[in-house]
Amino acid sequence: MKKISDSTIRRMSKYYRSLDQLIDKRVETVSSDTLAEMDGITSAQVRKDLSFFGTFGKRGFGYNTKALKKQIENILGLYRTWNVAIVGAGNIGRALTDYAEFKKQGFIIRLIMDRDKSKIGQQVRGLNIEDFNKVNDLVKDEQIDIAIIAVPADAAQAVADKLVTAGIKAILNFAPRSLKVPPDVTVKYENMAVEMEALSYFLSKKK
Amino acid sequence: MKKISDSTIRRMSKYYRSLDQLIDKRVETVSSDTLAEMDGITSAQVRKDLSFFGTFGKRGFGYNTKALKKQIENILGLYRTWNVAIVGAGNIGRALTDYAEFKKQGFIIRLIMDRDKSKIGQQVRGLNIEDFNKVNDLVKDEQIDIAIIAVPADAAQAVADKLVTAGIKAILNFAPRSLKVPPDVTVKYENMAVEMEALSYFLSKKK
DNA sequence: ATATATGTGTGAATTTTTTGACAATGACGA
DNA sequence: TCGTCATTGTCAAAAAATTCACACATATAT
Ligand SMILES: NC(=O)c1ccc[n+]([C@@H]2O[C@H](COP(=O)([O-])OP(=O)(O)OC[C@H]3O[C@@H](n4cnc5c(N)ncnc54)[C@H](O)[C@@H]3O)[C@@H](O)[C@H]2O)c1
Ligand SMILES: NC(=O)c1ccc[n+]([C@@H]2O[C@H](COP(=O)([O-])OP(=O)(O)OC[C@H]3O[C@@H](n4cnc5c(N)ncnc54)[C@H](O)[C@@H]3O)[C@@H](O)[C@H]2O)c1
Repeated sequence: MKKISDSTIRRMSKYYRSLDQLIDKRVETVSSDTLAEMDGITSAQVRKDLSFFGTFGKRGFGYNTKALKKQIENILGLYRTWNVAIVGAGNIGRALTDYAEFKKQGFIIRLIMDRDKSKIGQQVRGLNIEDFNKVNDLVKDEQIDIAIIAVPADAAQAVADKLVTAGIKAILNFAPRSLKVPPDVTVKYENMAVEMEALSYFLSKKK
Repeated sequence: MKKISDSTIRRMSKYYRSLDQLIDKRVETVSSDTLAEMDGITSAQVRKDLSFFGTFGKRGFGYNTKALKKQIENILGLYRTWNVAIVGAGNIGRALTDYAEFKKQGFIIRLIMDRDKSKIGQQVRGLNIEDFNKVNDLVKDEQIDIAIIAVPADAAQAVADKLVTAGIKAILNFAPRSLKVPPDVTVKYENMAVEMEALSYFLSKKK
């Protein structure tokens, strides 16, 4: 299969959510134009993105919302559930554990770990905070697919290394630090500081 | 000034954080190679990015870490503080209010608003939760520069509209929904679902 | 002083991404 | 059944982003 760009995947994920919205409103058919409108891009982009994976529309008609949603579900692997572990039971770690939407999307938080003795054993939304030292066993027992790093930046690389050793292949990192991982492991970033600073740039520029 | 791409700005923000790390370790000089290494990109990219804004290095020598940090500070507008308002005193809104790092970076949370009567008046880290209906006055009184949207997706566009009316020009949106705003307003997104689904795609592809 | 080594700054080349344009197709009404 | 209309799928063009590659500036050693 040809390599699909990251931007295309991101947009697929957005189409998926837009389709959900439409289906909620009982809309049965949608054009690339409408989909583009909803996501603030061009219709050519929508059609191009979809064309990497197949032909899902009918000419002169558009796309069936439910059918297209199902297709994207297959493409993105959302037809199944994924087991998620959170490392770091601080502010962000707890907020995420509490995030119900998450489960609805098929990402099930099975495990939350910390290294702080005073936190281990406490409950967060029915989950026991576990000892991160036992990460190898825990990841295996709970069959974790995806790990979320929510520890301070200084600890992030060390945590990532241990997750990789434990066999994790997919990481979402909330700490504002680039991680080095082997090529068969993917890391995505959620870096708020970057977005805030982009806003700062924008605001100072216009003066 | 020539239009600078968003990706360049994002990377500038990363260089800024990497420089911080180096300065912490008492490193006085850094090459584009090292900086690139730290952020997982190429050295040509680093030099190219910086070249959009000026010439900050010495040939054969590299960049002075402190001087370059200061330069980026000026470029991104981080030499000053920005007043931030949060809309939505739920899980994410509260976690953000509690996020100390934020203030250290010059983003000062002055205001947290909600529309839920039972929440208005409660305290979050010394801040009163205010009535979002009073957004116009509040934004003016507190001289808010940046608003963070942390309400359910369905409410996000309506909230954005009101923020725009109140004079806000920069928004960070945590709700998984594209926002329509006038051209003089910037919106950045923090969309976790997109990142998680990209990981899902990656995991299902390799099987 | 001079030579040498290092690493920047930058046009040019390359690659990637986005946009444009339109022939082809299917729905639908007469 | 045929004609009209809407909208896809895709090839080609344009634009944007990244990488290459090297002349040149500067630090340092001798
Ligand atoms: N709180 C926010 O709103 C927010 C927003 C954006 C980014 N972040 C980032 O997310 C990360 C976590 O932020 P937070 O506010 O939740 O921090 P926090 O201090 O509240 O929590 C961090 C947790 O990680 C644990 N920890 C530290 N080192 C560890 C290790 N080596 N192994 C296992 N656990 C360890 C700590 O015991 C603590 O419970 C930080 O990198 C922060 O920059 C936070
Ligand atoms: N919690 C998370 O970890 C998380 C992660 C990623 C994204 N998000 C997104 O962030 C947003 C907020 O999530 P949350 O978990 O904090 O939700 P939440 O339900 O805990 O909080 C939402 C808050 O917004 C308020 N609100 C609703 N409509 C409003 C309106 N029109 N005006 C003003 N206030 C209004 C509610 O009263 C509530 O206090 C959602 O869009 C969610 O998808 C949350």
